[in-house]
Amino acid sequence: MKNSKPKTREMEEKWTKVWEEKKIYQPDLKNAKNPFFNLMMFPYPSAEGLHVGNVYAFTGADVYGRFMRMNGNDVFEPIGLDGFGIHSENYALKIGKNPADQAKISEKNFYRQLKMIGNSFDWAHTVETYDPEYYKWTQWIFLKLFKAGLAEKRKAPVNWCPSCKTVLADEQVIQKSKIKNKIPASPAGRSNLGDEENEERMGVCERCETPVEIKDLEQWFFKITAFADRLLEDLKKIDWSEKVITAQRNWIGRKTGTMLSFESELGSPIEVFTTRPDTFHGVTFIVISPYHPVLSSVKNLENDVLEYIEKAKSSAEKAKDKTLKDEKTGVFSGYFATHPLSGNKIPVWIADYVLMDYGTGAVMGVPAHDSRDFDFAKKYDLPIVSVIGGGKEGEAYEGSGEIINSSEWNGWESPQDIPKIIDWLEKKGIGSKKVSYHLRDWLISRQRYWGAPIPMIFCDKCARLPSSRGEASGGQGWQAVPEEDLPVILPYIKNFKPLGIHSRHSAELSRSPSSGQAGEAPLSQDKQFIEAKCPNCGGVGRRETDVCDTFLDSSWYFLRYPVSDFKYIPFPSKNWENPKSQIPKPKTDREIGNWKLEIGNSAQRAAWLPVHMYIGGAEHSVLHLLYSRFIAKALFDLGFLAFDEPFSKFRAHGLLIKDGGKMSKSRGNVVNPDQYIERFGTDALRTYLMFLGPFDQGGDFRDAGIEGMERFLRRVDRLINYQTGLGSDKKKQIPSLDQAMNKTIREVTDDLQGLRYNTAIAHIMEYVNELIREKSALDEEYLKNLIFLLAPFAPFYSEEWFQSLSEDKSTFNSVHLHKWPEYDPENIIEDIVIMAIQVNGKTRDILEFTTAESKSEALVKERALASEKVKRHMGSEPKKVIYVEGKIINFVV
RNA sequence: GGGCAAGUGGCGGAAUGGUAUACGCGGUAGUCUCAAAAACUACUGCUCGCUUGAGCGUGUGGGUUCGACUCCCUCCUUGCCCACCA
Repeated sequence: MKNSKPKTREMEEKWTKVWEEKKIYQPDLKNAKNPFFNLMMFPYPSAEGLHVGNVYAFTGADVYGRFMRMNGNDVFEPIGLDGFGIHSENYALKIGKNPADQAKISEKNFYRQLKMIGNSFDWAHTVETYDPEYYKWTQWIFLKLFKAGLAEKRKAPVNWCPSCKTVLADEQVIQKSKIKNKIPASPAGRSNLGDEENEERMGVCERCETPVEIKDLEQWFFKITAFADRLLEDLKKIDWSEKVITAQRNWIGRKTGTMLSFESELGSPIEVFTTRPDTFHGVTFIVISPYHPVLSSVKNLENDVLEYIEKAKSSAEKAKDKTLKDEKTGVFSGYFATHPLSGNKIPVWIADYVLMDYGTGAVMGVPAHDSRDFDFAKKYDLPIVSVIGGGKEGEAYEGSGEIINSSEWNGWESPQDIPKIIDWLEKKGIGSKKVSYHLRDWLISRQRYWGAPIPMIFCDKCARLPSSRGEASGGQGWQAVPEEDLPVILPYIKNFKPLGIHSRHSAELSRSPSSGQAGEAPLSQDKQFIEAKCPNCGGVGRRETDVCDTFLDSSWYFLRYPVSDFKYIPFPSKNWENPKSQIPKPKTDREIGNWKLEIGNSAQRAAWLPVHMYIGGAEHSVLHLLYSRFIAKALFDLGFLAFDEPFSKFRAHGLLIKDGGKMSKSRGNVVNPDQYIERFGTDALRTYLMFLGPFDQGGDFRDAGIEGMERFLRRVDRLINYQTGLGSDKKKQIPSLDQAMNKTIREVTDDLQGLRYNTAIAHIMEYVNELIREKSALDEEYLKNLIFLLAPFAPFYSEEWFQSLSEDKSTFNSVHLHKWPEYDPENIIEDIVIMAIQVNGKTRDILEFTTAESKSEALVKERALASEKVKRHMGSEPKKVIYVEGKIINFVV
């Protein structure tokens, strides 16, 4: 047999070219009748090229898109690159190239690979987040949010990565377990106690795994918390994978609790938030965070207290200090608070297990009913008062029970009576109901180079003007760049390395609204960039040098796809070294307004949004998907979008692993799709990826498996070639194949709707086996429908086969624009029914009946009881007979 | 510690109250061939048995049911996400 591999690639290239010429994957965005926006998460272009995990995700999304297209939809399936951001920048740093130069190389390589994977991408509508024509709108969104009061710069304790030299959003800090002195687990697994004791957790940077530090820095925030309730509530109106909905709900973390106030010697009352007001009488101490604001106003703290606060504020130090581990540490402040109910003096402690950015930064210590407070009380010998009955000695009891030791509340039940207790507290004016969230504001500024510059100008003169919004500092110092000046071009600079933290006092460029520490972005070295006229007073201003978080880039890219043909700088002519000379400024406000007009108000364009189907990884459950929802809601409120949920339907795919383990560079088991495409062909790779497991659960990539798939496609190829060689006069219909065909169409159609690709392929294989079993010439319909069912998975082969069966070779009609096959329900009904004969629920025989026979219980019973195999197990007459038509008959003896 | 998945042959996995192991991989034997590859055919959960056949079998232990991989409860294990969230 001839070597068919190069031929496969040849065929793939041939059809790629034809499809491109005939524009079969380019819907008419203005006049489409049934718009269907089939979106997949665009990749960040890493230098290594496309990962087979990307191919897995994209193929799964494309199969759905192709299925929808064949079902009469005008499917729009765009792709682009999420090229801005730390990931690309770090790689550029590593190899000593400017990220802008590297971006051009990666872009070329990625688009080359993305063109090979057989997806029905519309190549006329790509976006790249680092394209000035793209980030112009990223900046525009920033401005719109700023003007709406949804963006502000403020000082806050933030996560600082000393290696990447930038701040990180909370979501970008991952908790890493570090096992030290690891004791190998015994086969029985009894030594897990030992492992736990040696475990240490710390927050590390998601990119470089360096332990993060907490710093007080000036940063830009988006007020996503203002949308917390809507982000939670609107989860009800979208059709998303349940686990992603759950993840978002947990991340928003809405909790109803009680706010309680304790008078204290520290100068001001201490407010605490609790979900357990029923344990109020059990409070024996108060703990506040080292960051608690009350501490800055207290003058005479002892030295050891000040020392503790200092130490606790450096979490990097904690990570280094092995003795600290998970054990709670704290220090007595030297001051007391008063319990509002008993009037008792209770000590105020300072401890780093209390988080400043959740609740109020202070908690009431109830050691009897909270394990953390219990640990703390044990260590520092604080009193423990039990107020809920039912607990055990020696541990905190967090369960339900009768309330005790609580004067008027004695005899009430926890947790049922908590609402009653809240009422009681509210009436007495001691506490109030309060909703608290886990979600925090989105930190969007980064002290890095490779991102969209934040389009703001600081003006010293205007800073002295009173602010209408009443900000604490800065007055009207921050002025928005006028929209007609967008984009604020990211200049090409030689030294783009992160600079880290500097002290404003020593820097010559010091014009910051406040003194003290600040992260310094690489752009601060470019004096030309910084110089700017104040948009408000026309005086000397200074540009913001921080850039946007890359999650802002990706929070709106799907809005850009349908209008990316509005670019006025064609992609190949991009000139990074001197971009300003290439980009004409928009002439009027109307030109900028186009975007708004086209996305928000044009009926034609609006039809493409919100996105009909979005497929991507579950790892973006909280980051990207939550931010995108927030941006959509903000733009909706501002009147720019006609919808406030960006993705009507979202499905998460599973994780692709290799030989039982996660693919990673360190394991050296990352699969490069290029080699597999070269060796087996795109169709074999695609079909295998879709076959190796349930798409929503992922699966295990094995080389042996893809060989089997290549074999399958060759079997089909031989079948079709053999049949076309037979001539048309001998073709015939076979009743059993009619049935198989109709049944297969039904099963595959159902499976594709539910993204059950692995079983869809299994059904196609069964059908193929039946066709091959039949040696005679087959009716063309059997083959054509087989090709249609395979088309979403194996687009190249399918086109080849379909064209070879086509009578009219003069005009090209792509199989991918052909109507999806329909099945005849009448032709699915089997004329032979196989029934299991059971005795006491155990199958003892299997009998065949005609469909008519199987409907008669008496007849089935008679034949079943006549069976020798059944008789052997039936001591006596059956006490009971269960008959399920067409399935089983069960005799109970 | 919390949340969410999941645990089925030698392997990837089917089956969501009614024939457990579809489909594929791997394996064994055979056909073809000088030979190999490819292709094709048959067999392939375990144990006992010459066979007819019998028993066992979906992580563990219980429950519901005529009947449970499937539903309920207990425990164990693995993966993913989150985590000193008061």
